[in-house]
Amino acid sequence: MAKNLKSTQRREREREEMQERILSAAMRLFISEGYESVTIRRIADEVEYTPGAIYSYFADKDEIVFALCKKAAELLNGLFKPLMLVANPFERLTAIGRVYMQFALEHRSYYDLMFIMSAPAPKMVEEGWDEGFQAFYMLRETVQECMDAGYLPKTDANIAAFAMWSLVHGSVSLFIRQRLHMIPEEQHEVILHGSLGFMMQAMTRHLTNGNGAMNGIAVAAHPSVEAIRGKKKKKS
Amino acid sequence: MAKNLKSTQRREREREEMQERILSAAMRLFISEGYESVTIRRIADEVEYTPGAIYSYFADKDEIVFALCKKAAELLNGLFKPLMLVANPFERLTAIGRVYMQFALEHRSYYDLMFIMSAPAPKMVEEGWDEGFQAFYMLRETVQECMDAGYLPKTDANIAAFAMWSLVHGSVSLFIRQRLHMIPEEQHEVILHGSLGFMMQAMTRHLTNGNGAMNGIAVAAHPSVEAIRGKKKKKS
DNA sequence: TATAATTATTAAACACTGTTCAAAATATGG
DNA sequence: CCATATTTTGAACAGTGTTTAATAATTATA
Repeated sequence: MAKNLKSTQRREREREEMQERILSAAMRLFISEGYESVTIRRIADEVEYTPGAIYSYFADKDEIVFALCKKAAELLNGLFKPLMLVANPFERLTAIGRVYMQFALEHRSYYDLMFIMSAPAPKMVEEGWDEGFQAFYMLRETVQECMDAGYLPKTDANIAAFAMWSLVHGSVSLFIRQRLHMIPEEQHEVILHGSLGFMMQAMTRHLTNGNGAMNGIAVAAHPSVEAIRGKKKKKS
Repeated sequence: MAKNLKSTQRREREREEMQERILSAAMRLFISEGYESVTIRRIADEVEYTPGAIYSYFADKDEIVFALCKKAAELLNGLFKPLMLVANPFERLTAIGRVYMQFALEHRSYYDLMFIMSAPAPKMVEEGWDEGFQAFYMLRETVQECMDAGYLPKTDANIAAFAMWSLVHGSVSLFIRQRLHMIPEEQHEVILHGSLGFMMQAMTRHLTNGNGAMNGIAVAAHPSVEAIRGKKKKKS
């Protein structure tokens, strides 16, 4: 009954490798042919298995979709992490907004998966999913710092952060789901960035001098990310 | 060849009646059992026809879904129309925000259909869909009036209106698609309304006196809709 | 190494989808 | 009544996710 330890370890490792192969295949299909091509049978073809075999590695399709979701979240978090090194909280805030929107527009399918599609939602609720909201925590932290430093009026940072997230999410998801017919197509990108700029300006108008400049930082513009926190903190 | 005119008219009328019956059945299923229950076969059962017969009234399922979408839009537009009678543009603006959010939360499936689901999008693009965006036009018009009257700082009304729409759409769609796990459930409604209030306050801070009051109107609060435009315009 | 016990994989089915199409039923016009 | 349109059916097609008994492969034991 005690079984060979080495072989069980190896078998477990092989199981995980197989899970990885399945996920890679799913991801490959997702990237190259879109979500509707991510079917159990297509995945099975890709890994040269039978459809039924997939189910000894994943309970159901939603589990696979959720796993793809996690991979997408890793990508986004990877883009956000370096932003946290920006010393000035307001600069960081504008960078966060810019990077988030850029991510959504460059990886529309990922964004759809993470924040719009209904398929992975149940799994997100069942098992928690903190990784998926690291970005929000970074945003909230930055908003709080902006308030502390006087860049933003002092209110509930949670609500302010959520409002900002909502605005960017709202605009990009209306775009992704093709609900912008009342606006000429060539203006789409302009208006997406414009709406974020509008909010940044609205939030900071109490501090600006009318030229859209404050404390030497161009409000709602694209500041160069130069001031770095951490090791170089004392240098600057 | 000249055919009986009366009977062709009647036949056409009967066709439309049948289309209505199909849509009603689809709507009934949609309301009571959700979108996933709106299948051709279930609809056919409901109207006591064969699945194939549906296709002599609608080209494909998306055409039915889009038709449901239009019905939902009529409901929303019906809620918005009376708001346009509110004389004060800023009162009207806050009312629009409140009513829009209330609609989204009370009729989540309708909202999903109109602004989140991908199914009806292709048809929306093919044939135009002005009715679906009347609400936006009303919003934009109101924002413009607010700017003209000095309630809002003068900028591009199109962008400002889109920013406001994005914020509300973003928050309610994150809620509808269950992407708010990082916020305790009992705070959801509070934070949804809070984010809208935050933006209204941000947009009007340049005019307020710190008490959140301006020109006798409580900013970002829920003003009573009393001042009515139109016939009663000269009365007030 | 041969045999027993696990585990992995397959093949086939099930219950669904949306959709098409020839044939049958029905209604209309002469 | 008969020929012509039109409507409706029934059956099929090509998919979907998922389950399950049987088979193949692997591992553990004697």
